[in-house]
Amino acid sequence: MHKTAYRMHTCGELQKSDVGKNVILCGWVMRRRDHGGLVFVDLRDRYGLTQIVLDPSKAENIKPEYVVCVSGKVRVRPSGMINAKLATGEIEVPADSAEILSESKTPPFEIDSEKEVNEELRLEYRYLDLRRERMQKNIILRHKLVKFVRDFFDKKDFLEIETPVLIKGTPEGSREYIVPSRLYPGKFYVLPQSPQQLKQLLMVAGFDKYFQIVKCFRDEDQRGDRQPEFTQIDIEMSFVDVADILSINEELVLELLRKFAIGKKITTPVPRLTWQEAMDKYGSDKPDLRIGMEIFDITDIVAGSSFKVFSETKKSGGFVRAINVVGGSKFSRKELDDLDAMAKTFGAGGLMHLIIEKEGIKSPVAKYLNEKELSEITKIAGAKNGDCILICAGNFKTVCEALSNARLACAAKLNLIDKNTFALCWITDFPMFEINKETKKIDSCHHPFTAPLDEDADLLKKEPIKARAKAYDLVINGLEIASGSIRIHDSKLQSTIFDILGITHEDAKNRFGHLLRAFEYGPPPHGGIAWGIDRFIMMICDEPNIREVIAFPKDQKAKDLMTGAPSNLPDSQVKEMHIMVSRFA
RNA sequence: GGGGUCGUAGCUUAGCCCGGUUUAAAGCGCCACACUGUCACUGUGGAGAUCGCGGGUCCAAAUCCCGUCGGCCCCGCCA
Repeated sequence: MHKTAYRMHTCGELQKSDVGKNVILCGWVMRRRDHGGLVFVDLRDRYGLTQIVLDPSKAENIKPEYVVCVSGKVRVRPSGMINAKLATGEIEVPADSAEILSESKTPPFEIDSEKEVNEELRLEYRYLDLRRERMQKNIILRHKLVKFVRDFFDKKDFLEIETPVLIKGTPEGSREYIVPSRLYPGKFYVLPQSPQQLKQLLMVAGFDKYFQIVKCFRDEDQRGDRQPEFTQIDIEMSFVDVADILSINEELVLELLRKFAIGKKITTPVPRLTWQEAMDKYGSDKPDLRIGMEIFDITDIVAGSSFKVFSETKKSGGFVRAINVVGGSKFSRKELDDLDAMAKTFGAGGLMHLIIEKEGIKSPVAKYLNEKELSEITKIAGAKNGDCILICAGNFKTVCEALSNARLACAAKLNLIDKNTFALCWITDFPMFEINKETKKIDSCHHPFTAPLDEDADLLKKEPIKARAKAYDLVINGLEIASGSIRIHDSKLQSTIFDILGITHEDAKNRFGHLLRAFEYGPPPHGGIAWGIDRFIMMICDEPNIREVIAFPKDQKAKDLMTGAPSNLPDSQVKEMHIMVSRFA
């Protein structure tokens, strides 16, 4: 006989208006409250909880996490028994029948608990972890958010186009996951770090507005906000310049935040800082604008100081910069030492402090600075009693890194970060190039197809290192959320860039031949951007890492604790791929 | 590749500094019994841990030392 195990309602929907209906509910047993003469069971599915009332004879074997199908007639709870905490708290279902569809072992951790569980265990039993409220909420929000993004672009005439996952390796930037070819001995596909070149080819093809919710892969070490596979909202548009890309993405991010980050403050309008401004003011290209505490420059003020550390800095082309920590005078000696030590890890000589007190300025370096210098510094700092000025001297990069991190550390110590605010900004005009620390050669900051600012075209020949790019990042609360650029569509300009990067004609042909050839056939001006959607969702869910918003994430060593990947394969299978594996005992 | 941190019943932790009243403790969960209105039900009873693993010091090690494995965080790396 066919069982009537088909549910008619979810566990989250029954209301007072459903009283009297015969219903069938299916779900997992969340809790069992056994009173001897009657038994309450909270039945759970992803929609919610419904209280089932059972005669003891029907509840005998029903235990937590069993899958049960219950039929009965919805009734109002007796007066005084309404549970206001439950969406279905006004009603209950007395069970005419309760069929166990599936039994369950006692789970390794409690599903019904907010309490933190060892993450290793959670990942090993991810399917159970995903039953818990926290993960259900995050995964459901993720779906809704991605759906919203698709609808947003669909309304604006964008096409979502799938690009291949097995592609040609073009060694550049991050390490690629490689896939050996069975049909072509010794050859490999790689998994995309991003569909960068493919989406540019889609522009050549005339699909002038493209987006894709797409998996990307990077074989690099993990972080709390980095997984080996992650998802991007990939966007590319033709006949656009920087402003067009920023404006449509700004519209999207604001709509998303308003819809999904309910009750949070959003700082609008969204400021646009050039890279230079961001570095000067915050020492970082991803500043957290929930914090003030801007950096100021005192290089010239102390250029003539008797304090050599300061005066020599100017001579050697460096900078002396500082932040004013409001209320920083309460820092202990140890806290100041820690800040100093941290600055040293970024290559700074140290972090000097001036503590502003009623009686005057207390500082180990005060005696080296004359009154005029001190008063000018406190004036430019806007420092008052109880503040602490932190000063760093060194080259541009060192000073920026040291002060940027000091700024964040001080804000955290003094609890200055408003958790209920989303502070957005665009960072634009990134440098085109940087000097590679190891090879000392010129590298692209973004990628070699990034267009320079129109006004910097001349610099490419004279001083390429000073050229700025049509590249931009969307930053929220100090996290890089999206990054993109306008691309080069002019082959002469592209050759110039390759020359600067030391990429020979031959090299370029080998690696990017497909793109360069395509660009011989009428490439439109185009540009785009890619969002790290995991990070964005993590921020909206107020989670500390992206694993909390990914159904089946890898651990920090890129292992899948649930399935055991990566794993050995049978020798025969490996052999077929024409690769040799060294297996040292 | 480097630095930090954590590892004690099924889970979450205490104990570790300062070795010995520890038969390794508690809450949750689990098992059994009782209970007709609970909703984190309650009450009574019970089972459950060679303290990540290996070695060392000591009369004595969860506790001190060395090594090792694993998780997490950070640096490097991530065009």
